[in-house]
Amino acid sequence: MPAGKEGRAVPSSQPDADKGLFDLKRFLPYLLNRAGIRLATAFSAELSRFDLTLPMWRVMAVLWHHGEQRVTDLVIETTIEQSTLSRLLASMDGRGLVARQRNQRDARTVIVRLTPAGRDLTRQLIPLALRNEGTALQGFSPQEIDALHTMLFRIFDNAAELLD
Amino acid sequence: MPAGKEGRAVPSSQPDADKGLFDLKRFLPYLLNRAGIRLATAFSAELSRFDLTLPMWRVMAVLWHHGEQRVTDLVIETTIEQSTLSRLLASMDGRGLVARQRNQRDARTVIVRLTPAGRDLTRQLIPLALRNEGTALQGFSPQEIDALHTMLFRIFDNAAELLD
DNA sequence: GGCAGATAAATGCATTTGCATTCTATTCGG
DNA sequence: CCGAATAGAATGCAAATGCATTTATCTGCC
Repeated sequence: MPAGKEGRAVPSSQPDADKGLFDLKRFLPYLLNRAGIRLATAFSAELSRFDLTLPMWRVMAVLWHHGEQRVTDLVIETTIEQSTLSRLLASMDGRGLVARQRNQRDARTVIVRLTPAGRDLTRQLIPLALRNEGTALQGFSPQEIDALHTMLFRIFDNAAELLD
Repeated sequence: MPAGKEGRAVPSSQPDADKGLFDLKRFLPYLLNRAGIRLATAFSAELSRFDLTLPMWRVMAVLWHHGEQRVTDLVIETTIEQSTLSRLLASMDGRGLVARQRNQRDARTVIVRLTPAGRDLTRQLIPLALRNEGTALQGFSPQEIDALHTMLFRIFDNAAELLD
């Protein structure tokens, strides 16, 4: 390779025509992913001061909101894979954040709920979570926020048909 | 499930007052995350037929769009952690999808680019990616899509200040 | 020039993840 | 009712991940 070519910003091998097929800056999965990861990373850092991980917080937030749930319900609500969640719940149980209990009515299922300690911790975390969200939404009008919520719901619903 | 926990009577759940503090259904990080994960999961399934993972596709998409990049630039563009990306690039290099080359101007850095084979594969994948996006955005007007893009950019920018 | 400090990428290692499978319990068809 | 099929959760295991550190290079200052 000739000297002086290395490190140039744009390679000659990429015709402009190619690029036109696909504009990353207008590609929804990309925009969604990077916004989501950035928010997640920032909040993870805050959670680490409580010795918590983001998936733990997600479980706690869902249990706070919905009350006790079966593991399968939590899989759906948290978007965490089933085996991952099973182990996460075992560790959260070990730390006294949640309690697991076989369901009397259907002993295949396990009911998960926040312990009082878990609830207290969640109560502490909620203001931090809302502050994070507030920063992310700086400069948004209430109408914009509503519209955004609605669109994210629609995307979630639309994307359901992409699964199997 | 550890033995001895079944049937324990745990007083149930959630005073209504608690719930009011925090409405998950209007919590941006939650809505963002679940929409993103669902789209990602769906596209991962398509990619598996090409023996590719989603992070590989992200790298390919960024290189397609931006042309050759340093590893550090790819970290930023793909939101993939540096050590993870370093290993991912090694594996993509081994499979002939990308080429890595020490930068002549600054030998600390490594320039990454799509190989011709990587470019061909990317060209094949783009229509699939756009079809996925199209499904997710079914029923959206062009104005809504524009507004969504803009808001996701703003969130990404706003969230930057959360990362000290 | 030479060294202290900074920057880029790679690597060691423990943890997390996810697919495939297993184990237990329930439901359904005869 | 009984056995096969199904459903829910846990687990084995290999792969992916991320933090902390290392290795290599560069930059600025004297």
